[in-house]
Amino acid sequence: MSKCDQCIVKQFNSLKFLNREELIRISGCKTSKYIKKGEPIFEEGERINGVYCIKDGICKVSKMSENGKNQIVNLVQKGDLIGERSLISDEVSNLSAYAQSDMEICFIPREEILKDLEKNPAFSLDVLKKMANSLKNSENLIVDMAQKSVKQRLAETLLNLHEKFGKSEDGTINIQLSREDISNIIGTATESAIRLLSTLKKDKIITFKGKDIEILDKKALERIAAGF
Amino acid sequence: MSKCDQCIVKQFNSLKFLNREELIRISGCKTSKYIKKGEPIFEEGERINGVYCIKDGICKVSKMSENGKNQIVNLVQKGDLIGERSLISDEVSNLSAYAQSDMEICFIPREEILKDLEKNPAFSLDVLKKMANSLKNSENLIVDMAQKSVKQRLAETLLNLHEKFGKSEDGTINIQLSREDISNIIGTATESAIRLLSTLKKDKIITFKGKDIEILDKKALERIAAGF
DNA sequence: CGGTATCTTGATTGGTATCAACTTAAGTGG
DNA sequence: CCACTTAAGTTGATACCAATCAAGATACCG
Repeated sequence: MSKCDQCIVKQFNSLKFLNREELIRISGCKTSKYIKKGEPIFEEGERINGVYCIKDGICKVSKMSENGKNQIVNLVQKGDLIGERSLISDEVSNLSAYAQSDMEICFIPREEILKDLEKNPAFSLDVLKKMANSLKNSENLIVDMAQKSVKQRLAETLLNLHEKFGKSEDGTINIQLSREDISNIIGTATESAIRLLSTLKKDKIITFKGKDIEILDKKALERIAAGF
Repeated sequence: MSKCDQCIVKQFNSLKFLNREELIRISGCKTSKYIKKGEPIFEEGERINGVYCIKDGICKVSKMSENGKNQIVNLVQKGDLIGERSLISDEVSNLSAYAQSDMEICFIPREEILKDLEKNPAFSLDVLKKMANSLKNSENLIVDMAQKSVKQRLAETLLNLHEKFGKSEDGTINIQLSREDISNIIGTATESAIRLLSTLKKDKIITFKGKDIEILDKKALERIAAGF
């Protein structure tokens, strides 16, 4: 089993503020898991009892609305931690996490993280900073959801995905999402998202390669996202 | 000037985790302010350089969307802290705060709070918990905004306001909000909110006393909020 | 008492959801 | 490898919800 203190992935999250000794302790009690595409890491209402550090792959973090529709609130990737929120509030998870690609993750039990939160101020301050940043993003998303049209949100989502996941050699956005996934991000019916995607394609603002999407005219998308 | 260590208000927020010595230090550098209804405490893009502790009154925390519409993301009252997020991320504020009633607030400068965040783990852990809770609320709000109809959101908002601010002697919800404010909470046009309120009144689910709203049939509101 | 902000209702338009039919792609097992 | 099954994607038609525009009513304030 690999050692946390040698793990490159931790450079991208708060764990980098732990010292060598703390990392070795965590190494001793962490467990590694491989999750297949589509499978859950955890689900709403589940008690997580720790945090997951994503070593490889992408996962979608979502929540079921009372209407029975799924809303994706975040997409997380290599280096990110998930499950911190529930751990800190000591509550069951209010969110679900499903593997969007095959994944490799490490599970670190609750007590170990709490120990470090209490004793290592640099670590807990960084966790706090990350949380503050998540909060800012969420607040922005609330405003977008409440005030922007589906078309604006789609344009913005495409830009965000491009920003976050980059593009692969063929120029397409480097994440595999179904039309339904995209709808669940922008919070709309699948058919609506499909229809808007096809008009964007007609206007040569985007194009499809297989099911992947390539952005042809970024400026145009930005204009649409801002409301023409 | 009043002393923080004797202030009752701090019982409701993270400041209660500071010890007597820390509170006396903060007392020495805090400043008290009175804000009139409608006036800003701070605005989007402003550098806040500290946190505000609300001693009395209610304030609305809002954000302007690119469409030029205002979205209220939170209503905070006596005992709450505002401005923590920007302080922790060391960024200008992404939100504005306007007094919804006459207010009395205390301003505590950035450096003092940071000192305590670094040295008092109980304090910083509680700040972290509060932030985690805000994040959960925001995530829930995203889902509601994305998936629920305006009618559902209105019903839910009325229930939330009733829950949070209670009712005054005449039975009405104990917060003064204009129709426009309500619209800015649920993210809709003012006329739409007005229309829906009037149908709720016709159905004897709510009633108006002046501009204040009284909930007559809570169960019915809950059914509407859940989608009939 | 006029003037202004807020509230209310009506008519119209447009954006999205929904329902239904069909096409294409992706397995799966004989 | 083909026939079958199922999932995913696409397009059209329709209905409904909510935004917008317009006009009037009511409350508020100097």
